[in-house]
Amino acid sequence: MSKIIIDEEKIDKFLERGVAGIFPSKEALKTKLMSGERLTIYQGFDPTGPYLHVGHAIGIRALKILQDLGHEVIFLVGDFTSKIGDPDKGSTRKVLTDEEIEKNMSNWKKQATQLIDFKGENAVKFERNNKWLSKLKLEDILKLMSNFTIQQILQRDLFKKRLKEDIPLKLHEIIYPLMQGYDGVAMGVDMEIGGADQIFNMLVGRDLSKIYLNKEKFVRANKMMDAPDGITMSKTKGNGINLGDDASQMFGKAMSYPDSAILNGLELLTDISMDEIKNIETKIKTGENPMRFKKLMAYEIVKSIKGKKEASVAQENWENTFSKKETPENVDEFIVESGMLLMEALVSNKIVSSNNDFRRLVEEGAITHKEEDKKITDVKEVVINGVYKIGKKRFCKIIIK
RNA sequence: GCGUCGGUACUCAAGUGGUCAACGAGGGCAGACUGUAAAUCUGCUAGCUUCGGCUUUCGGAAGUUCGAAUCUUCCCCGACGCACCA
Repeated sequence: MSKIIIDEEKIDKFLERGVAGIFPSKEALKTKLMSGERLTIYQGFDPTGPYLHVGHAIGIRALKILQDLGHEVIFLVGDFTSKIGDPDKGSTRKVLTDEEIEKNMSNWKKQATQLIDFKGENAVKFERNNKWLSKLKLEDILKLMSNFTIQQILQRDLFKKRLKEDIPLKLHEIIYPLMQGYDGVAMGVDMEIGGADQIFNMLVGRDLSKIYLNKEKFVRANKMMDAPDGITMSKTKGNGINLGDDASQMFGKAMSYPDSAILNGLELLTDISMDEIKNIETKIKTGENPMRFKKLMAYEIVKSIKGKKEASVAQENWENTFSKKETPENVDEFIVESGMLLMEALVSNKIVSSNNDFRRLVEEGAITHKEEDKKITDVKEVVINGVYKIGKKRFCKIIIK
């Protein structure tokens, strides 16, 4: 049993920074955290994809604070719930197969290890909710369901929206919040952490904890990593930072965030002090070039995940590539037969998707040979040794066999 | 089971016998401009091409037709409504 540390500064940080809401109240939770009692806290993550991303990192960072304070922290993988899928705005989610879930999960622990400790004296526990949810009988489920009315469940904005817009809403989707809430009951937790989009689900869990365990479950909702103007980072945008990315990729993706995400990113994903962030806000408002601060954000994000050294390298790399337009390090290398057409070489190595794609790029003047500083204009060009640049971001090094 | 409406490229979504590789929007890619971006403007976005064209696509299969994404038949899938549940 590890010792509980009562560090008011850290506790305040946990209660203030990146917080979208605390239930039942910030004050109540503070009293609890100051009491010296060892609490059990968890956040659930549905393995719907192979990577954890920075959105997850926000929660994990919060968990880390609690781990450092000596509390019992559980990293819960929603392997069962992901089979149902947290309802989405547009439609019922695709059901994942067991294989997909296993595959997605396989790297999560490793990725999360970058931010949180699964080893040591006060190790974070890695759990999966399949352990208890798969054992529920219909009887149990009915009992669970009987605690809520349809009216209550339909309070969820998402459900309202789906109904209003006549988008099918299946029965199993509306019990998702109950299952999530049951996780807290099964683990007997004192607190749940989750994204602001999870508030409804987490509050349902609060009710369940009261009903089943007669226990107050605290809820801390994290701010989401969206830019204030609504431009989000996401998989579809291609600029979502995955915890599985290497440092350079992370840096690049962070730099492609809109300016409006800088302050949010600094608050949620770095350890830059809030005073400093306020400062930066003023500076940007008074017309200072935001790029400097975006670089700071990118650096700090990478640092918090990969460490100082890798962050510096990533920054240098990025500056060389984009500011000075040099060739980055670690360019992918491809060995090709001599006499091969450049087109064949690039297509067969899947650097460009088809011959037509290649033709288009040549017409657009998007391909250059770096060493010779020559723009490729002939579709039938034969490959030569060296680095080719395709567009702004793609590089490949060709080595003739 | 009956009925109605649907299934179109990465996504959304037009098209309802030829002018359709298929409008438009989003996304993506590229170029210009910048502070990497974002915003903006421009072009591209099925495959193959000797750049003349050729080939394959509109849930699936078969058919009608000189010609089909568009019509017919059967099948598969979805939504909605109704009925049934002895």
